[in-house]
Amino acid sequence: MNDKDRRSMPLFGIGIVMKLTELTARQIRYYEENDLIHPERTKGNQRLFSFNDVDRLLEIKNYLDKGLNLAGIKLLLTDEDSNVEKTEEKEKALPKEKKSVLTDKELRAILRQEITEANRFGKANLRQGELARFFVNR
DNA sequence: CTTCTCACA
DNA sequence: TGTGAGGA
Repeated sequence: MNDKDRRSMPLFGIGIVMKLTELTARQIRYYEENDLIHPERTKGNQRLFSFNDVDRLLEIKNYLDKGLNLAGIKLLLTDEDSNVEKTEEKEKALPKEKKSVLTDKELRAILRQEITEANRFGKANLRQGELARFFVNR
């Protein structure tokens, strides 16, 4: 068994995750509803989170502090999932003319950069959902 | 006692 | 997001 398997192994209940992430059960469940995390379930329907899930929750909390809404965070976090490859393949399949100027991967990289920058000047410059809207309406 | 879903004076 | 109900 490798590290990758360990990180995705369902190990902790919501109680432990709450302490680890400093988030309320309500928030954690709400983020799951919005597909930002996908914890496994026990036979009794109890959530079981992996190290990856905890890491993601921590990232979500950071982005939230930086003024992003769930929609925006979802777009940024979509990376680590198997979506990148899909997007890149789809991008390659397109004829040059119809290719978007930037791939989703590149766009996300730019957004991260902007967020980091905005963070240096203070999140006041970043209004709620601004980045998400930019992303969606591109 | 903890977690789950659903709903909202 | 919080909170309470009602069940597991």
